[in-house]
Amino acid sequence: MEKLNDTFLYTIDKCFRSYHQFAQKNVRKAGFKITIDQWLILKNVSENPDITQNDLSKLVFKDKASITRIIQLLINAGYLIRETHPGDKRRVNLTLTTSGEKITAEVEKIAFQNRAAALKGVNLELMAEMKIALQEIINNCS
Amino acid sequence: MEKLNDTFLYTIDKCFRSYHQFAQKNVRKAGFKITIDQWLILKNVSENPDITQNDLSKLVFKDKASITRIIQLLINAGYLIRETHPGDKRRVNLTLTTSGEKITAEVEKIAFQNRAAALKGVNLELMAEMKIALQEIINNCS
DNA sequence: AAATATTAGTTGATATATCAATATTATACC
DNA sequence: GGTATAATATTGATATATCAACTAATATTT
Repeated sequence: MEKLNDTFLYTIDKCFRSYHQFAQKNVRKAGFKITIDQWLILKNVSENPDITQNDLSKLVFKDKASITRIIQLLINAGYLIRETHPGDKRRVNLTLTTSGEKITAEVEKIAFQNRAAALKGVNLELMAEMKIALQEIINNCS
Repeated sequence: MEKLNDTFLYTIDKCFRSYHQFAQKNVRKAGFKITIDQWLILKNVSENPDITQNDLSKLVFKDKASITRIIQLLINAGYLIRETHPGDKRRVNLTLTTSGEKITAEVEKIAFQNRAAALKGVNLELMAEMKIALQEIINNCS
């Protein structure tokens, strides 16, 4: 029987965890008290100002319950404002505060460096092919 | 500025989550009340009977605190036995119970099907190249 | 318009992730 | 042999993941 840690999906798992830890460590080392997951939400809200929590959850591939909780922490930290949508009272309007915008931009720089460091030496063409293959796997799982 | 969900590492994240959810769903649908993470521990213990929790944590790339807690749940469920190692009282000896061995083997079949379904249509050579590239990323992050 | 279905978001329960601090035992050094 | 150091595992605190059940609001149907 094939050993578990020889499998391809095991390597993906490991790669993802490995990068996540690396990225989180660098953000912390730079003095920011924010998690990668929290930053990811801020970043996506700033990229898509009218987004709902539901769509946000699809975008980052997390459960909507997780989104609710991460957003609550971001509000507590003063990075995000939540208001009910005027046109649809079920929805919420999410807006970055000034300090939210500030930290988003600052951590963005670190995120950029993290990605560059993580992908150093990996062939660009291969990366493009890999993206397609990964997308195929995602489709297979949906 | 590059949109976040265009990045390669974002796709890896998504692929991993997507597969994990898919795999967990199939295990549950088959009637097993065990999580993928718990099964992963059982499987690795059965593959490496003398392993320590520390090495286990490196193998599955999780924190040793997580390992302690997952193992506690597996003991509660009657799948695993934990004893102190006779030669080194700091260490623990982990042994699968009969029902632990049974569920490990049964879920293994589903895991095998899951992997096959997830990787359907993905070129084998590309997969080999990808494994090398992913390993490179892992190294970059270490 | 009333009944029904759908959608957006929250909450409870449980599992996992991570860091930091701790207890216990083993090993290295002197 | 005793002391400092290292290794193994646990625990506390907090963040995240997921399902299921729920509330409230909107959309659809009849």
